[in-house]
Amino acid sequence: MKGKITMDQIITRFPPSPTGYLHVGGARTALFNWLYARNTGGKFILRIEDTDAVRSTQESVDAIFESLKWLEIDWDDGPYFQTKRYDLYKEYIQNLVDLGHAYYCTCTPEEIDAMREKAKAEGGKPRYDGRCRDKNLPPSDHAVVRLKAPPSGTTVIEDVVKGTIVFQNSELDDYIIQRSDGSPTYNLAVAVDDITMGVNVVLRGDDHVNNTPKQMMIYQALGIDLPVYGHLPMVLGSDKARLSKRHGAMSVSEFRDMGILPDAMLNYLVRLGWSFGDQEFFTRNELIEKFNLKNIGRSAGVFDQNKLLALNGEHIKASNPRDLIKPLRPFMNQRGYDPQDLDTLEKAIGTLLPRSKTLVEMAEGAEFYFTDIASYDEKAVQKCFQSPASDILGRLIQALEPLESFAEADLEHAFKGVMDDMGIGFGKVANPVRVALSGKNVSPGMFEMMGVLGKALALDRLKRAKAFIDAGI
RNA sequence: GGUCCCAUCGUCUAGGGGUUAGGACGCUGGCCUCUCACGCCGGUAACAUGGGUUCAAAUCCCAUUGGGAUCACCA
Repeated sequence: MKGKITMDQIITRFPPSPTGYLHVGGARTALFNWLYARNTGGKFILRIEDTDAVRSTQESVDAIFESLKWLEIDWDDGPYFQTKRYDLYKEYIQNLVDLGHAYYCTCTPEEIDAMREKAKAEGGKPRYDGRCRDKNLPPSDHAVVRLKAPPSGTTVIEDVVKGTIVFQNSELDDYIIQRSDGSPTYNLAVAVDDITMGVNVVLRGDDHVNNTPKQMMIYQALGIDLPVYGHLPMVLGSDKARLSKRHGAMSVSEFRDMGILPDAMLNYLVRLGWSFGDQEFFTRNELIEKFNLKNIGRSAGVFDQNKLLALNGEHIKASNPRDLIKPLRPFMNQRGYDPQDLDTLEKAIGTLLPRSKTLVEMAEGAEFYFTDIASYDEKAVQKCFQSPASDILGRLIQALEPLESFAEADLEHAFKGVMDDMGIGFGKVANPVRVALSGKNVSPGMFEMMGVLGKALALDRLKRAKAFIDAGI
């Protein structure tokens, strides 16, 4: 433990178990805890729950760190690893035994199974019957340690999101806190960690509701104040079933690879289960400022990728082009180009801001600015390189050639001249030019594009297009 | 099955005794327009059901139904 715990400081934590990548549900849990800590000026702890030796992997640990870093969810303390804290757990377990709140149990798994079968057959609940509870057994090789659960009464969670939840203690049995190999079980480790780390607000998925009374019993046995609990509703797939692979993308890294902005991801995730009136769009700072526990919803939500994409488009639109250069870079590289002229790149991004829902789309849309046009889109050729196109391009080249500036007003003047000479509208001129410059019939605005390309490149492409058309005739 | 949780448009949600039940995504009609977008204006679509309480219920209570979670020497 570092530092002293001040009771008025909120301390939250995110405790993933490293048995896979970070999925969106986990990311949302992390986000809520992080936001609450940031909102209150509290502390956010990262703890890796790696006590499952079989399923925990270093790759998963790395993947979780990487995803959190990408989301820019930073932690003030940790990462702690439970496997490095076994001495501490042992100490607490011993203490519970000494206090008479836990005991050694030598029942074999077979005996336990028989117990459960018998209980079931009699219509009762499959649970441990407490036969070692009062035997006062000493530690031995294959003994486990069980917590003495109160046999009657109730355990009540005052849940900040769900309200009061009451459990009958008669439903709970003396659960194992130390395995026969001496390792601590999940509920023990969590309680000890939360206690020793000073965690006073626990926000977690509501799949943990049934664990909560078990952990509360440890606090109560030790006479320690309970943290505030809040159980977040689950994130579901489109069929309202728990999110899984068949629902498509669900890991945070997949969304990164789709060209989602971290801030958009956060914005989407937080709105899935939290609201602030009618507001849909939030910057990261707004989220920190406005987040609260009060507005967390109680019902599970379906993950809607469409809405994420729409929100991502809004975040892109609201971005400063300069800030997009870095995140966009890998997507451009993936397409095989790597612009070095940052001013031009910034301008190019500016033209694509309102027409990109993802960075993938943006990298695709920006490609023609920085790479030669290998071939013209076939449909665009058929539609826009017909009859007067060559003539139009020829006249425009002549009008453009003497220009010193490619400012919008000058370009407009040049276009106007061609339109007047030929007695045609802007559209007639613009369409062949668009294909000549971008290779496609979908592009940013004419003058925007020419401004980014610059005179030399633009003229070169117009000439090449004219030659292409003339050769085809 | 036991226990626990949940229930407003297809989806995310606002509203929480008296509202034309609001917004967003999606879908859709139109406007703008050099293409595609963006933007703007409009449309579509919801209080799960049944009982109470009340002058009045989407809102409070109960039940039903439906969905989800969990019942390990996993976390």
